[in-house]
Amino acid sequence: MPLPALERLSTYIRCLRQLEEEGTASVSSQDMERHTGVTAAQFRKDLSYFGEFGKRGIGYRVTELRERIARLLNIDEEQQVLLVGAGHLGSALIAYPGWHFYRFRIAAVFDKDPDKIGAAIRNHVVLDMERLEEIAASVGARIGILAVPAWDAQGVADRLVAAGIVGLINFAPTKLRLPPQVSVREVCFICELAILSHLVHHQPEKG
Amino acid sequence: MPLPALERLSTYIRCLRQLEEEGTASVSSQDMERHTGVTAAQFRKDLSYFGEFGKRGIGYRVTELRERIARLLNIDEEQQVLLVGAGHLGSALIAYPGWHFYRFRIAAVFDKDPDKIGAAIRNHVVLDMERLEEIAASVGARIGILAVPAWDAQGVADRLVAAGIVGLINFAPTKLRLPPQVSVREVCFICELAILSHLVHHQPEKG
DNA sequence: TAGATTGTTAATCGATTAACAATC
DNA sequence: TAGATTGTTAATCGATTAACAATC
Repeated sequence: MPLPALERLSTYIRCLRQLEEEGTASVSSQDMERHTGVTAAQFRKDLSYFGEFGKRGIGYRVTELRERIARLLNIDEEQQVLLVGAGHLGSALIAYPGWHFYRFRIAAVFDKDPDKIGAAIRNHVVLDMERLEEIAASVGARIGILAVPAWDAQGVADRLVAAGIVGLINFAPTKLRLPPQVSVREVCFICELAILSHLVHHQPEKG
Repeated sequence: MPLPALERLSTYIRCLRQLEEEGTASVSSQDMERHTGVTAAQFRKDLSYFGEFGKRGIGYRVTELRERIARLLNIDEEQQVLLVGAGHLGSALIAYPGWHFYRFRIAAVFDKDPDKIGAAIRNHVVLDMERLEEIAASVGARIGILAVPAWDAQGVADRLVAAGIVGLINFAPTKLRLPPQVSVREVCFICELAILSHLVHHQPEKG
């Protein structure tokens, strides 16, 4: 299964959720193309890597498809996530409204700054980094989020992996060196801005 | 030029900056492979879409390469950016430490919430959305950042485009419908988490 | 049945990798 | 000159698109 196909599943699920809210019961791949911008053929091909989801001549049941894609992504049951870093980014992540829909739950928030430890951010009390291993073990989290400065990222990542984390979202602008069985997804906002900068600068009209 | 090649330029520039700080004057494509994980052949091929950057038998001058890539990305001169949305995410973006290195500058921050308008976030005073067109025109910004809720995103995007914005970073979980000459880059943190969830769930060991 | 739409196969397209001539 | 390393060409690989048989 191609990684781009997996990456598009999130797009589909977001769209299906919206259709559900609007009360739409059924969609065709053509409809999905209109809603997501992904071509009908691409949509059907993407799904085909995972099984059969529709009925020929009819289309797809919105709710069923949403549920089955959720199961594929393993977001059909609540999943514990560790968040390291309680700075501005960490705080914004805690306030993010989408956790619930995707069935993720912040199991614990860590920081090493004594000024932050013990403070409450929304419904989370910031814990001392020292307790990372202990808490990771007790909640059995497999996914962690790195919202720490670049110079701290590798050290924290190593500790998370040692504590049983096998998937990491890395917001720090640094390349992590981790065992190959650990999956890492980089989120680099400023990189996106730089790419955009090139694209708008080299646009046909207006130079 | 393939889009993936462009996307990797940010990785290279980040690496080159680090090498510069360490005082390294020269790198080979092999060195870059070690530092970034992108293969030497890929690195050379990526650069080849834009010109010649090194010396055969020698390698690349770190500073020169960094500067030339910065010019390719159009981040060699200060660039004004409009930020719409002064919530948690907007605040975290304002606090982001990487703006300066990439020569981006937040020209103005907007929100429509009367409780936020007039408040200071770091060195920015939040402006009324009503003034968006006026300010956009006066600073001549071409890039905007959408840090507003999904239900507001399309409307704000339309206004930004009407005000001369041709590149958008969209943090809202919604597909924007915009004229084709407008470049949009989606940043979807929770999508990354969902992808990661699938990857760790379907890993060889531990299931 | 006729019309619609899927799932899948084959064709196309594009990106990556490998190899090597150019050259420092 | 010999060794190193680029820039580029050709070969491979993988993803997307198009077409269509299956089937609701």
